[in-house]
Amino acid sequence: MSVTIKDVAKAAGVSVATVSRVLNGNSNVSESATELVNKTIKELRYSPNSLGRNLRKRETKTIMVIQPASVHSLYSEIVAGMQVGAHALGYDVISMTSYSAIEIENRQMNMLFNRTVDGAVLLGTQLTATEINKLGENYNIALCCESIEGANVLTVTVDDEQAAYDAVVALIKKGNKKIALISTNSKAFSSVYREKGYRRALADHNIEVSKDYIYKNTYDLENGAIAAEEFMSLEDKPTAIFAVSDLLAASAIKQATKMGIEVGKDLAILGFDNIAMCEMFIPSISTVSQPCKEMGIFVVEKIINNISNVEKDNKYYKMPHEVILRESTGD
Amino acid sequence: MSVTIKDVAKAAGVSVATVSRVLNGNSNVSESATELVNKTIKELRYSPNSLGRNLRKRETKTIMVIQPASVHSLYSEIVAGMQVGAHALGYDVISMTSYSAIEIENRQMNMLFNRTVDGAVLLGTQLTATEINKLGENYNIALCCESIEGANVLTVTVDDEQAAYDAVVALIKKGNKKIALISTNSKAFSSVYREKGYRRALADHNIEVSKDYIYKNTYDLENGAIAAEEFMSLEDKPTAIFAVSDLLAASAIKQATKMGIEVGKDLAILGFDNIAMCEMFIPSISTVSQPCKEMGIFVVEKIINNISNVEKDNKYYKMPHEVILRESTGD
DNA sequence: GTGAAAGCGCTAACAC
DNA sequence: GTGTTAGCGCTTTCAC
Repeated sequence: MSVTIKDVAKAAGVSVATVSRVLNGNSNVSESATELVNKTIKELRYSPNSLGRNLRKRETKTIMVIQPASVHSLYSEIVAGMQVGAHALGYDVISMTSYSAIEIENRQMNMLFNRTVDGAVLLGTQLTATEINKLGENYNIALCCESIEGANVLTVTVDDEQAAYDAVVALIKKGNKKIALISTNSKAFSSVYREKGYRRALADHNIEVSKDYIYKNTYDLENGAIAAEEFMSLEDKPTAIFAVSDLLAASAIKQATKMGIEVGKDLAILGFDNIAMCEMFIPSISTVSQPCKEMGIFVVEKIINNISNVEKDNKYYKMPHEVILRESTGD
Repeated sequence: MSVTIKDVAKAAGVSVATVSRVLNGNSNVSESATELVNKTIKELRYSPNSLGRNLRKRETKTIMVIQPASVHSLYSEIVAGMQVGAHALGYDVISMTSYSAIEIENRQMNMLFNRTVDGAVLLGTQLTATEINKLGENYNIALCCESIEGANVLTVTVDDEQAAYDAVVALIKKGNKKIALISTNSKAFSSVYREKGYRRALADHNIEVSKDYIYKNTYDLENGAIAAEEFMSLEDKPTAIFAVSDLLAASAIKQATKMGIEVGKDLAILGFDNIAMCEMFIPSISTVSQPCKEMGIFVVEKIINNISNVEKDNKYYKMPHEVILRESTGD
């Protein structure tokens, strides 16, 4: 049913080796043979079976990326960057969503183990540092966006602590002294570091951290609203809120608006990630942007390098962030 | 370097056939042998090479899905549904984004031709009906979300015409008679059908279609704002706007708000797709929802059926839609 | 119940 | 410049 290299060879009256050679733009094949083979390939609508080829070459030229979520996230931009970087180097990118479920992630990681792909980039993972490190010994993996403490594999993120610091300083510079934080209890280090940055910014400006001004729960949307409600019900209301994600910020904005508070005037809210929605939202959301596309290109170039080289680059790279001020902080 | 079935066989003192048999939970293998092999597999941390297996079995148990976009879309929900349906049937789903670029889509379709995947689900494609039909002869493909006129392959969408009709009728029932339309010039049939539904709804209620009330351009965000600006600058302003996508609706809402118009009160706006942002937006956006998850599950079950059966089901299935009224229509 | 061996489609020595 | 052939890792028929 499916046409193979043998069929092409027979039809063209040459050996499979010759067909393979023209297929791979290889070495010396006479012009006439090349032409003939190409013509036959077209006629027979032949497409080389990549299973055979990959099996033989022991490589697939494919990188897998596992994202924990696919809605309202910055991941798609990173994947877009990865695709650009990968294509430029002759690689393909296939992406999958784990929904932060360990059993799904394991199933997907299996594509790495069974040699369906040459490498995996994890944009957030349920795996522990120990597991990651063990995998790193045998496979090419990289972390992007979300680091793991103790993981000794190629990692690319922004400097979350510094980025949060810069964001909070921006709020302080606008005259805010009462700045609340919406964070998470997640083990994800990005949120841990963002909280650290928040605390350092306050400390550096001699502002005491108030327990009332810190709300921590999950990344779930509603927590932004709950936090905003709590903050704005306080006797001593904050004048600004820093949320460790844009989604939490949006939810907080929505709740504050519902309570009759004019966000951007009575209350400044600043998020993190610069997801696509930020610009569109009413009011548009101030935030910290990560260079997603660049991160994607960078991590894929690095991992492809690791795939082809014996010595692995397991460094931790930090990419530059940017604080973007929009309507939600009155800009 | 990589451990193979041979290594396992040797270590366990059995033949590769036996290892293969326990691997596949196959036929008759003695309990003792099974145990021994499993133990060895664990010890050697063996993972079967899927290239070898797939080559031999001539199947990959993998479905590819190509989405035109990955940001702010309903596609991720469909892919999520596909994954659920696929996993239940022992298949994996890999997804890729074409960014509506034909050369990227072609590159991605190549994974179908070179047998990296067993089938492809296209959520919007740049291919023509002729091309689709030709492909359909040799490969398992399905269209989901976006139909193509004249395409004779498995297709799953909502009834766009009827859905738009229902949406516009909902606006009419709320007392609106001056209803504008934001649509696109795209060849995508969903938007063509949605416009048809709009026209039929007006006609059925003896409302004349006004040329001034129709704005058509691309799906690009800014067109929602441009349309809203034009509409609301008219002498005879519409009281409602139906947009063929939520993104256009959101952009229109943003512009109207900027013009001092209270959306939901002075002006009703209704979108299409029920993307995740709708609920979060201020005001929350009324829309037409597609049963994304169900569509994903359904299409993947159908295409897997096509893969395993000789006779292909190339029918066009229409899934039920739902009009969801929220704040942007004053609900 | 188990093993030997052919072969999936391809590439890359090796020989000429 | 071209062909022959081994073999990538696996499954499966066919013997036994």
